[in-house]
Amino acid sequence: MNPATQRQSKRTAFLLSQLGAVASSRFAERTRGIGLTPGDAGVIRLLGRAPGLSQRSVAEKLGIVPSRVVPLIDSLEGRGLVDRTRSSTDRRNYELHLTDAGQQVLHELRGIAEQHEAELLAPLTGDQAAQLGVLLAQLADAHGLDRDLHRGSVSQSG
Amino acid sequence: MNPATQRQSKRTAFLLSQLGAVASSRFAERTRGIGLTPGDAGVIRLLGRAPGLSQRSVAEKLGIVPSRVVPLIDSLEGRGLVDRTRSSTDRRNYELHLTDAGQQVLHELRGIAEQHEAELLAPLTGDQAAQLGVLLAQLADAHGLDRDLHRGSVSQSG
DNA sequence: TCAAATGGTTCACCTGGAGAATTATTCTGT
DNA sequence: ACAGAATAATTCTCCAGGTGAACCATTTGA
Repeated sequence: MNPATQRQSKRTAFLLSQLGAVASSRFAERTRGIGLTPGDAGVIRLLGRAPGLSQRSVAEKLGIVPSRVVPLIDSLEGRGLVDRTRSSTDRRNYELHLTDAGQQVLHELRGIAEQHEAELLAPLTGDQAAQLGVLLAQLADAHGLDRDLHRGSVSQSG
Repeated sequence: MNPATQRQSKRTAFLLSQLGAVASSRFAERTRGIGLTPGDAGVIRLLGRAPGLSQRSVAEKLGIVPSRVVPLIDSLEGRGLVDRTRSSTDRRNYELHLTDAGQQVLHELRGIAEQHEAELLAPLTGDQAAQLGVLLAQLADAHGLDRDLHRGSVSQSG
């Protein structure tokens, strides 16, 4: 390994940190454009895929603490995006659903995610982007990430 | 582009966000082991490469606000890692240097960064890691990152 | 020499996040 | 059937990291 290669390899982990932060903050910027924090976006995407979850489950799937979920849902409910109804079979917990407005926002969110992806990967050729996708998926898998949304994804954009 | 490929490509940006966060938090864990916050580590690495900087310059290079630098240096100085001396030519600003103890910590930090890199990239073959390095460097470059330590690097581990 | 600019500091403030304690409800073992 | 354990949601207090405005000391420049 020549010096240049070695130096570069020493920085790959930092590049990953920095690019990850850039990706997160740019995504946050976009969601802010439609009035959502990254946390809001995470909840909406989750409820889109798994309607009827309880707040407890949301906390678990998003890797946050239940007490954090309360104000998050409060705010979403207040804006008419999420519906909180007591479960009829277990009156301790809620069943959370997107309202029609929430579905609409989810739709916008999908568009935003696509633009985000396109902008971020624009500097790469199609082949390179595909390569990168494979490598990152491999890393994510090996490091136990990515089945479901999980730990940290709220503050990381999704 | 078949559906599977498309789906994957839609998630590359999120993978990047998530892996970046994992990388940052694992690095933070390691530095915590030697009593440093990520911010501390960023300052020490910076002063190792550019001794004599003023607090203003540190703020600028690290992409943080000057008022944040004050308690950061306070703490480092309090632990005897950084030396704060008034410039003799301009008594408004300080010249910041690592003490001997600070140099020692910088050395430990380098070891930590190597372990971090190794752990993070362990799931990849040497070729793959090299590929990844190239792709990330290309992205970082295109997105205006990485000349010097800059914006966000403090809170991101480097 | 006086006004503007610059470096550092303090302060009040905001956000995201954690954890303990509390209330309401449901489940379980005897 | 019912006391006690477990569970869902909530409230509260607390912390870390980060921002911007105001302020003081010093230097620069018209």
